[in-house]
Amino acid sequence: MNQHSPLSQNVGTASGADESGLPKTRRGRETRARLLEAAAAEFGERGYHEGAIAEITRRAGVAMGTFYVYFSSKEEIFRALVAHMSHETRGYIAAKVADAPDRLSAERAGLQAFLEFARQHTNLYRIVMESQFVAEDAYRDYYTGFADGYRRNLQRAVERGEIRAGDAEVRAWSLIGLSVFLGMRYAVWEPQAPLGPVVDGAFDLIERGLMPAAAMVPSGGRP
Amino acid sequence: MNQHSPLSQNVGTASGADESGLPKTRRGRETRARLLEAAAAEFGERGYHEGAIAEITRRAGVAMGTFYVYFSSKEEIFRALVAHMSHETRGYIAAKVADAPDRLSAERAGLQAFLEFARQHTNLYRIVMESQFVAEDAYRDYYTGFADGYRRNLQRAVERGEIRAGDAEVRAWSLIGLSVFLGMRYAVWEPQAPLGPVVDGAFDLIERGLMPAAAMVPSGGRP
Amino acid sequence: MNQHSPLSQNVGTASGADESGLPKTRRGRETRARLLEAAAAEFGERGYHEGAIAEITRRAGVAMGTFYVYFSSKEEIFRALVAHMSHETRGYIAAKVADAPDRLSAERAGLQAFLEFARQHTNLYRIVMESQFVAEDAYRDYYTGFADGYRRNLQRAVERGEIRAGDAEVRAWSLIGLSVFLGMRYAVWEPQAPLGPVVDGAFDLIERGLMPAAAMVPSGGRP
Amino acid sequence: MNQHSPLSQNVGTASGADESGLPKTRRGRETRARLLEAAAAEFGERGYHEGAIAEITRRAGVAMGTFYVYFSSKEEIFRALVAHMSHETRGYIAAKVADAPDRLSAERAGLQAFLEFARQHTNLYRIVMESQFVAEDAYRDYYTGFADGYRRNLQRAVERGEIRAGDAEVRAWSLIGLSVFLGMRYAVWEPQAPLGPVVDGAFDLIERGLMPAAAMVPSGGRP
DNA sequence: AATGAATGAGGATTCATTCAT
DNA sequence: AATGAATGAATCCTCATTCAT
Repeated sequence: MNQHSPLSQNVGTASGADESGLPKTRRGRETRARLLEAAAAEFGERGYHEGAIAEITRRAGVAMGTFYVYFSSKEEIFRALVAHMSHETRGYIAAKVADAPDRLSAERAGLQAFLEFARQHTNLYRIVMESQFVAEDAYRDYYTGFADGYRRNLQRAVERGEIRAGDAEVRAWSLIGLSVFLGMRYAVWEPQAPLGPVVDGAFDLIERGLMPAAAMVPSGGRP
Repeated sequence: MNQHSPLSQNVGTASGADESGLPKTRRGRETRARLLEAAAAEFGERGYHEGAIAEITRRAGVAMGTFYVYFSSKEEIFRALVAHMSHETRGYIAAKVADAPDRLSAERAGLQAFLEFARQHTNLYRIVMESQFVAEDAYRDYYTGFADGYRRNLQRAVERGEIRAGDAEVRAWSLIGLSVFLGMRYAVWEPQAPLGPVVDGAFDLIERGLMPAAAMVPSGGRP
Repeated sequence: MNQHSPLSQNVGTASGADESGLPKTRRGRETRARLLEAAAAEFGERGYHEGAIAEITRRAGVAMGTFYVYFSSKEEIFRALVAHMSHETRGYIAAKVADAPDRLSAERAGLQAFLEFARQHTNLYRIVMESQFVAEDAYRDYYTGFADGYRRNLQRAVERGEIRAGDAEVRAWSLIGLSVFLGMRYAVWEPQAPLGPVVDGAFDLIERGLMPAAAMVPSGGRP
Repeated sequence: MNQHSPLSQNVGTASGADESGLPKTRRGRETRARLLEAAAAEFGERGYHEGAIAEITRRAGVAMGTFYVYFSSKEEIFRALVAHMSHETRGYIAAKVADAPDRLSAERAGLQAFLEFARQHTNLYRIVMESQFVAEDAYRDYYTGFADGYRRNLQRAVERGEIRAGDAEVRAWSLIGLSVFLGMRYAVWEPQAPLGPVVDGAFDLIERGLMPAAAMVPSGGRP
């Protein structure tokens, strides 16, 4: 993973070590973190079904049984991972967008940040996508969390006059979908190509839409 | 599935009764079609990994061994399904968009058609999405096919002055992603809510973007 | 097992082969019977928990997976075994008792038959006993089935004046317990010692009780 | 357990804190007792195989490792429990039978005491029964101990003319089996029903047997 | 073309026990 | 005396695929 939010933080429902889900000792916390890290690599590379617990523990350098001290099942660690990643991704983007002067700048910065992040965390992309078929509720939570925040930001921007009025919820999901597919196409499938043109092209679409200027009525809206 | 393009047609790389891929007899063709239909239901409801061949044959009313007369593996029938669905979806949308007067009208009609179709074929949505983790090349082919056609249409529209100039490839993937996520959110997850507002909201975004009219410079316009 | 009621009869709820639980073909029925026979040996010798499915299939000469064509779990075959054995035991005893002229003769013959049977089917004894801790309802059914029949016989005997009046239910359970423990002690634990004296001693107790004749009032009952 | 003979007493082959088998300190003795009590509950409710050390320590409020300070294995604590219970049961019955004027009264009182005790210690019943499959020697010892005492009492009673002559060993095992099954049926399975009729019915059988008075020959009596 | 019994590799999970602190 | 993290052998069960009719 990375350094922003260490895996030693608690995410998901661990078992074994203690009722609250958190290991009691430092050693325990470290082992749990190593397992999550190993699971991210394993599931990212092999996928959920091909991924094996035995391989996760091997990567983490612990015995098979140790896995079940911290997670009650393969699915549980997978869920913990998705929740963790949601936290990660949102944190990363939020930080990058923090000092954008207005919504449109934020859109651009956010899109760029997302694509960068996706490129650096290919495993994350795969795991989140696959969660749809492994733990659908975790997947929904992941994107619903995003969409809710996004929607609020768009609403506020409308109120401030930074963007045109419009259905914030639909816009949020539209822009998330747009970003995810660009991430898939240009960050995951073609990780070498420059992202600049992609961000430019997509931002142009987001900012101005497809309609030619000639067709535009200065006051907005059709006559 | 549905009535538009019966599964008894050959799609994908089916093997079995005959070299060309299609069973010779009517009976054979019907059995194959029943298996595909059963597989669509099974994979749509249970997913690829949870879905079982035994259950597919049970649904189709044939013995287990019969499956392998028509398909050489679980993956093969899944691929056949994805290919079939690609064909279906594109056909449906193409028909709905056929007589749109210009690109923007086509965008609106296409989005609407896609969401309608998704709502009526929830299984299809799931199967296509999951193909990403089962037969990645089929998944890529599916969306690349879409994107290529889309890109050409957008390019032509630019040439005709129906839409603003811009990166057609990036736009195509952006708009596909946007549609897919709206389909997931409003057709699959919430199949009851009215689609009208969703189409309106999304089309407004596609047509005009987020930028307020006040801020608009008559792009490349009069001096 | 033995020849009285072949294991190819259906007992318990098989899965796999068909919804009713019965294999469709002769070959299937034979395999299922071989598995039950192997399970009786394995569980009888090693006990339920030590007994291994792999060993059962090895004894039966089939592959591991074949087990699950006929039984859905280790517990299920165990239950099937208990049910089968109930049938077996009752059949054996019923046959031996069939032509006893009256209830007391039947008691003697039944006790003798039970002890003989227990000695020849040590595995059965263990399996039935252990079912108490593996499938308690199967165990209860086993003995409740016995007790119900026994009770009816005792009642009828009272009506006919063959035995003294008394609580048939309590007597049935008392006599079953008496027999089971004698079986354990003299058939299972000490399989070589002659059974004659045991039957004599126990029957004397059953027939006449402990009370000395001197204390007896001719008409029965205490004054 | 109960208050008659606290588990903090040493019974069985406990090891741990000290060579003699008993912890030296008061704290140690208390912990050991808590573990035994927890084990009785756990094994009684879940059975030996389903019962888990982790759950025993949880119930006892100590850490897993602490278990092995007092007992060297799961089986050992189980054996300790069986031994303890043997002591308990015999003590209870002996006390209740102590002032019976003759053997037949003692039989009645003993049966009654046993059923009462079984009803109050359902866990005990289960644990003793299951020991057959966990620690067969402990089980044999348990019942052989009973049977030996019982046999001696019966022999003495015969000598005193309190009961008819007869094979004391066979009678002892018969009466134990009778009691155990009545305990199972009327104390464990149906703990609400009144015990009076059960005791009456069984004692009537024990005292006088099944044979009608009419059929009685003044056994060896006057010519 | 169809059947259904048989296969067996593969993997998740359990839990008594050990050990370093 | 007590802790709780770590161990890893042991096994049930699944299910896509094959094969003999």
